[in-house]
Amino acid sequence: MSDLLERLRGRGWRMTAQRRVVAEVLNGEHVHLTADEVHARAVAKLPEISRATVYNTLGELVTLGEVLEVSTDKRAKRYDPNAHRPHHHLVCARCGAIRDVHPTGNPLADLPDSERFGFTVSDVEMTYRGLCPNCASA
Amino acid sequence: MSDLLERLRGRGWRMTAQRRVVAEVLNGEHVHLTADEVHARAVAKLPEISRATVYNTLGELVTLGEVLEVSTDKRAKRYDPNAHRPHHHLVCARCGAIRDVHPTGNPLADLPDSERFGFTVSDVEMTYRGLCPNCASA
DNA sequence: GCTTGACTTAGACAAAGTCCATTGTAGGAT
DNA sequence: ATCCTACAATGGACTTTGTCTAAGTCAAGC
Ligand SMILES: [Mn+2]
Ligand SMILES: [Mn+2]
Ligand SMILES: [Zn+2]
Ligand SMILES: [Zn+2]
Repeated sequence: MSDLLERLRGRGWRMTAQRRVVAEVLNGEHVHLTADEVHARAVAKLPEISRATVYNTLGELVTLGEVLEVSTDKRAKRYDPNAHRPHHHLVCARCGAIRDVHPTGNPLADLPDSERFGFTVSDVEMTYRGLCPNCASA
Repeated sequence: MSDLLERLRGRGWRMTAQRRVVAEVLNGEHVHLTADEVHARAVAKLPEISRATVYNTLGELVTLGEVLEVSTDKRAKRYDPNAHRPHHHLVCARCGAIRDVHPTGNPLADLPDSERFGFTVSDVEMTYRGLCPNCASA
């Protein structure tokens, strides 16, 4: 996504082949890859790219707010390039498929003061779970 | 919690010292311990208990539905004995403190059909984030 | 084209969790 | 009370996920 690359250059990033490849891999809708998956796909395009660089680049992208870290399952973190439109996730309990969803309503308003324990609440993250069409029919 | 031990015995569990200790450790309100924390506290009561046994027992308790697995941070899973009253979590972004919360409203109803992608949606998990009173004042 | 500091690399290290062969024991049978 | 045995516990090897570092490389400004 040259959009992203443009923004990164604007932030003073050196444009290396490795960073370009990671940005390319993280492109599309409903993309939620683990670091290892990103690495595997990056290696397909640039065989000598190292695991450390993938982790570094992902970490930098997260710090810059260009990519989100998502932990829908309890295994590896997943990296989500859809950072500019707030959304939640719908996860298949069997196969792990993940879709971006946009529920209506304001869940922050649904947490009464008596349930806030004096916290300053700023954000809520929702994970819907169920079965995808494939897994439901099997 | 002899309640829990009673139920486990009813399910045909052998009552070993190790299982008793793990059940004891997982007792109280707003308890969300990692496996290692459970192990550390178990060792204090029964020095020879092994890590593998703690993991095994926690896994069995989760399978039986007596304990919930929670992943509020992106590190280790946490084990939650409050499995019999549905609830969500409020997490301090700085210190990691976790409270059980009970939002009003029905988040499942807030996911329109057009946002379900053909999934059979059965459950939703909400994680509120913010700062606890301590961390907010610091 | 140099230069230089930012970037990449391989591999060591660490944390969280799983697996397995062996040893131990809870609890029913005698 | 003792025996038996299927179930449970153990320690350690192994895997997965992620971090760190020292040494080498190269993007980009001059
Ligand atoms: Mn997403
Ligand atoms: Mn809880
Ligand atoms: Zn599925
Ligand atoms: Zn705090």
